[in-house]
Amino acid sequence: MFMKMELLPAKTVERLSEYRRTLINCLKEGKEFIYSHELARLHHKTAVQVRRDIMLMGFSGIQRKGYRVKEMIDAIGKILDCKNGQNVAIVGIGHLGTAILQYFTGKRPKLKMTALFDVDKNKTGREINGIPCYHVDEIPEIVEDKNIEIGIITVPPEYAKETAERLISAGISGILNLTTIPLNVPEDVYLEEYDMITSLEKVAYFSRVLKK
Amino acid sequence: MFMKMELLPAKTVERLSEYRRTLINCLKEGKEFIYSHELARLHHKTAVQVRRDIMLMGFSGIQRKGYRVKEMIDAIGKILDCKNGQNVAIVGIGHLGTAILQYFTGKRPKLKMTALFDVDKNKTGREINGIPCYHVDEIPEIVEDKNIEIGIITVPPEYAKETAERLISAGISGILNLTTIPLNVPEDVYLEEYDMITSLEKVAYFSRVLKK
DNA sequence: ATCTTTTTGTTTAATAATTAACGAATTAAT
DNA sequence: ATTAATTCGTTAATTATTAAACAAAAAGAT
Repeated sequence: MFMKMELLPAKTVERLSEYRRTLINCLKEGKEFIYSHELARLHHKTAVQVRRDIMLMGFSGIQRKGYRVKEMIDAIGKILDCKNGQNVAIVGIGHLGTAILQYFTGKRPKLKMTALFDVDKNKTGREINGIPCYHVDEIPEIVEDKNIEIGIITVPPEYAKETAERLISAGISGILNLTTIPLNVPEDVYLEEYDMITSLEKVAYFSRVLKK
Repeated sequence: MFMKMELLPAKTVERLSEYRRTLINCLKEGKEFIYSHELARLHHKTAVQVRRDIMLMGFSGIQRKGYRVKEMIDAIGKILDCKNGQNVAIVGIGHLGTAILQYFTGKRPKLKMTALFDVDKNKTGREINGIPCYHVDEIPEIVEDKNIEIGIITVPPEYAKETAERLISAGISGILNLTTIPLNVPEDVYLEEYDMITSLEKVAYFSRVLKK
């Protein structure tokens, strides 16, 4: 048996994730089929792009009827989700870390929030939102023992670098860096960075410059 | 006198914002000059791209010496910052809103955090981190009176749509939407959306698929 | 002084991403 | 039945973004 498993473009992966969330909402509302142009409209995209993304992941719709919502959710799951799940940890349980934690609970069963890390004695040694919180010094053991693959860094900027180093030497394979400090990681670690200040400055720039 | 003021590519604007943050750190460390390849390295970019971005904003370095850090910070400021500043509001002072608020204080003088909005009576009617917090029902008056141009939406997803509508009808010109719900805005409002779950799913996908 | 090295600034080429174009299929209407 | 209208799937064209290439300038070495 032959399994096609090419690498999808990063942009397509992002959009599939976004589509899925919308599709889950559609399903809740009892919608059985959805057209490419409907999905496009909901995401400020073109219908062609939606169809192309769907094509790239190897899924098919029905001419004149659109895509079966339930099946498409499963198809996206086949792409984005790891069969046996992937374990996730958050380092830095301040407001941002807590926001993600809350955001997260119960949403993505294949991404298992497995451990939290902080330095604050009031947070460590207990569960927060049902997830055990450890001291950052325990990163090596816990990451290895619990087979944590993905780390989210939400520590204060001055600790970003050493946090990344700890996660990396503990054997993490992906990092989402939400601090303002760009990180360096070895080739075999996938790094995604996002900075809200940059987004905000972009909004400031374009909202100012684009208006006539 | 002739002022060149073309629209920069979105990607360049993002990078300029990122460069500036790094440059500010360099300045603090007493660094007077920086080479394009140094800046590139710090941001996982190529030196060519850095030079190109700098060129696009009309700034120049010194051959063999690099770019004068202080001047470049100012040059980026001329592009990204509005001379008289732009007023910003956050709607939804939960963990995410609070994280942004903290993140923000004292960092960008040209983006003035002017008002916060929430529905919780414990938060409204007082200052949080030195910024007055109002009930969301007051959005129309406050946005207009205080000339707020940019709104950050960090409310629970089910309120995202109506929050956006309120901000828009109050005359906002840019929105940063950090909820999971994609929004629709009229043409004259600039919209930027970011979803952490999508970032995380991207990390999950690529960290899994790229490893050999 | 001349040569070598380094680094900027800019043009040209390559790559990636998006959009357009259009055939094939399906449904509904006449 | 035939026709008209949609909508998918895919290839081709376009546009945007990134990288390569290289001349010019400056500094340092010989």
